[in-house]
Amino acid sequence: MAQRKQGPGDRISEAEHSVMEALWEESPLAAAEVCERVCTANDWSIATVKTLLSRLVAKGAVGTEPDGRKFLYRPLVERDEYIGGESRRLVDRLFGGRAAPLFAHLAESEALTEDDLEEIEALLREMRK
Amino acid sequence: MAQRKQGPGDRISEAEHSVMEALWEESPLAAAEVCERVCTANDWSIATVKTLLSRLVAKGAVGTEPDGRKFLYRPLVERDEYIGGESRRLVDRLFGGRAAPLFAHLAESEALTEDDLEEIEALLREMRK
DNA sequence: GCTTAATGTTTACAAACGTAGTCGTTTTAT
DNA sequence: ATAAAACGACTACGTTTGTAAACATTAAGC
Repeated sequence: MAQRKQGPGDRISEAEHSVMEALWEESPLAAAEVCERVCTANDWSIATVKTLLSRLVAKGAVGTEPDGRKFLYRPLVERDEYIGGESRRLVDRLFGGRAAPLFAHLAESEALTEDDLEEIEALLREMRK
Repeated sequence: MAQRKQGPGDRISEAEHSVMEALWEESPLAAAEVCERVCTANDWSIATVKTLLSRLVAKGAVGTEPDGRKFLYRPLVERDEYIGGESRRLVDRLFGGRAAPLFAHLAESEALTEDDLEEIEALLREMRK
């Protein structure tokens, strides 16, 4: 019965991602605690959170540790790893793997604030050092 | 009855996106011509392409014009519009709408080539002008 | 002790997706 | 003229996702 290790093939869905964010913010958490942080925002019931947590565990993205008769859930993949993968996927899919066109597009579509620009300039200077 | 106009709710799926890329590259195209450009790369049959085209038409992302007994397909949404939306979605979902953290992340994860850096610097200078 | 509240597990079910086959019709080649 | 090829429409079917209810077990309050 091949215990499912999470490969890159096991994508985290959008709803699941909301749960992950809660766990990245603070963990470990019980299902009810996760619900406290995401249910109202997403208009979900506790049942939904339980399903999402189960699926995340099945995908190997979340681990559990028993705590009395309940479980505490904690992320097994790091947020950085996740957003890195997602970002790369997008850049690959839409911009042929080149980040510059993405940047150009964000710039052009006003998606960059003055703060963003300054921050990016600072990053560039930093990298040039 | 209710002819489905494409709202932002009608997302283009990943497989559908491949078809869109072909049409953005050149259009209008017949189904067979689309297949010529995407079938081998994705290991699809012509039937798959036909389904994807139908769904895209249903979503209002692609329009048709009759050409003899067949149809010619042409994109109704522009590539810029699409990639802009997708980019914004990602930035919103993963970086709270701020582009700088995305940039930082790409930089940190080696996803930026020297060419990218130079191009981005050039863009910044351009914007500063 | 017995009822109730909390929890994980199982089951449900519609919509979206990936992938493709079948059917009916029309065009084209022989 | 007839058979084969091409084409869109319809149907199919397993998987993933979103969303949740039902169920079984157990802890806790009365």
